[in-house]
Amino acid sequence: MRDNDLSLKTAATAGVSRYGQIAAELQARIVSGDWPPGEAIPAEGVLAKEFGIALGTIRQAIAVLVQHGLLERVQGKGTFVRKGLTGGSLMRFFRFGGADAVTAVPRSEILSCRSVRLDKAMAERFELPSGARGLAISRRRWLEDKPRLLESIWLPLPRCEALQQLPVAQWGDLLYPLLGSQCGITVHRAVDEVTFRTLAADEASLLELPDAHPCAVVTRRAFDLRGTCIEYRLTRGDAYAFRYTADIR
Amino acid sequence: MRDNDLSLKTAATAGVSRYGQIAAELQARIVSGDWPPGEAIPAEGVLAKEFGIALGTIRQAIAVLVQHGLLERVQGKGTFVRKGLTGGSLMRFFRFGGADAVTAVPRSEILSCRSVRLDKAMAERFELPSGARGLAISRRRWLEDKPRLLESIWLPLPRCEALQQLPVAQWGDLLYPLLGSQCGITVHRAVDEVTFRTLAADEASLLELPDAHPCAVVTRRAFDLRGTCIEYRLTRGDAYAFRYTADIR
DNA sequence: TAGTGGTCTAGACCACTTG
DNA sequence: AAGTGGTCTAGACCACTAC
Repeated sequence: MRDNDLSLKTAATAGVSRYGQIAAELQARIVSGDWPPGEAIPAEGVLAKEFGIALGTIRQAIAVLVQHGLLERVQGKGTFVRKGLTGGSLMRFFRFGGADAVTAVPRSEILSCRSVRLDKAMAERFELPSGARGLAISRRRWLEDKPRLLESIWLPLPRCEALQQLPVAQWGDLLYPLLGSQCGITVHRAVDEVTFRTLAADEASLLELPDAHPCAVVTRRAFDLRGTCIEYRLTRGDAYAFRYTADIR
Repeated sequence: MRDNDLSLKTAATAGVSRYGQIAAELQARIVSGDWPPGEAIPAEGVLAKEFGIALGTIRQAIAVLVQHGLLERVQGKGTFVRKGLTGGSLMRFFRFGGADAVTAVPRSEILSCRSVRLDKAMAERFELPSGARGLAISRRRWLEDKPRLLESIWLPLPRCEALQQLPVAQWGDLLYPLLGSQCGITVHRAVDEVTFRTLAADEASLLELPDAHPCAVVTRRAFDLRGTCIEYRLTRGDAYAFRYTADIR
């Protein structure tokens, strides 16, 4: 009942079901920032009353967003908007040194950071008009005093302007928290693609590896809460340190 | 009500909740073969009556097993026990030739198949006593008249005896359907681990690649419905044909 | 038309967390 | 003790699939 105004093409689970519509409405509030990451959303009973539906239905709507990784439920405490990815998750692909190295955050050394004109494919990825500008960042990452990874990062430029103002010395080692604090962007999902090739001469010297050494290449596209691509990243590392586990079904 | 005898340590979601217990009971029936793969299980209403619970509760129990990949629901038709993996899923890691090659099943050439004494680690994997025997299979897989993959496969031996009787000419190209029809084993889950190294001389010649060519190694452990490991497989292929996509959150 | 799963209601009580 | 999510009930009606 109650003709709640649910005008949404948020591309959530919006079937025609009531809980699907409400899930989309909740998602809209999260994306808009009404309910910021880390905060609790109103209790089930409150929401049920607001939407004029039964408890079971609002629970179903919430379950959808939990499934999508947007919400997190904690018994006795409440339902919380999930914080974005920390970015350290890239280390899942590599095993350098000892077991402690798995959780360690590699030190970041910014090699360069400049505004560039994006090529056609990159602009399309970022849903920007052809010829738009972006931020091109080159970064080297260290673990235990050894250079381990080489990263080329592209960011869409109107959105990430704030980064240009901030001295690279204040960037810290992780990009995603920076995107959150400086640009108000929450990285909610990332798609990684792994391939294999050999290192070019300049890459090899930066990683202190022999020329033409085999390397694993991880191509990452990261997305914000709305599902818009907000990062394109190319990471290169020693192929012999690569190790990845996939669970099928 | 109804002290249904739910004696189960099936390690399902068995919390103490009613639906958790029932989920475990349903799982037991699937594992035991009461409800074979591909078949429909009784309707919600029937099960609800049998267990003496409400419809919503049996639905919750079924949802658990759907989540675990054991059941599949189809509106208007029923709830079905999922068939096992087809095995072709290994090709997800490689892209040989054209786009059609993604779905194609590579031809299998059995290089050798013999009974061996399993080493300690392998016996433990299969939950067999130390010194137990197993089947060691060496296989080469072809795509479009080119050798593409090299596989070393170990199977636990009392369980897979039937394979020894069957002439390799009748094996066909896929192992998992064979395990199903010959040994009554359903492969329900697999864990793959990827690393990189270079090819040994004998491997390189079998794959018609230069000696010491870079290769991707996929180590697979496959599990049956009970969660017991029933295959250990080592697959080697050209590293330059490797490509894998991971979706984070 | 009959049977299936999908959605939804309006309650109840329990388990956990916090002040 | 108050507030939260977790479990469970006993119904209702709808949408899809078969025959």
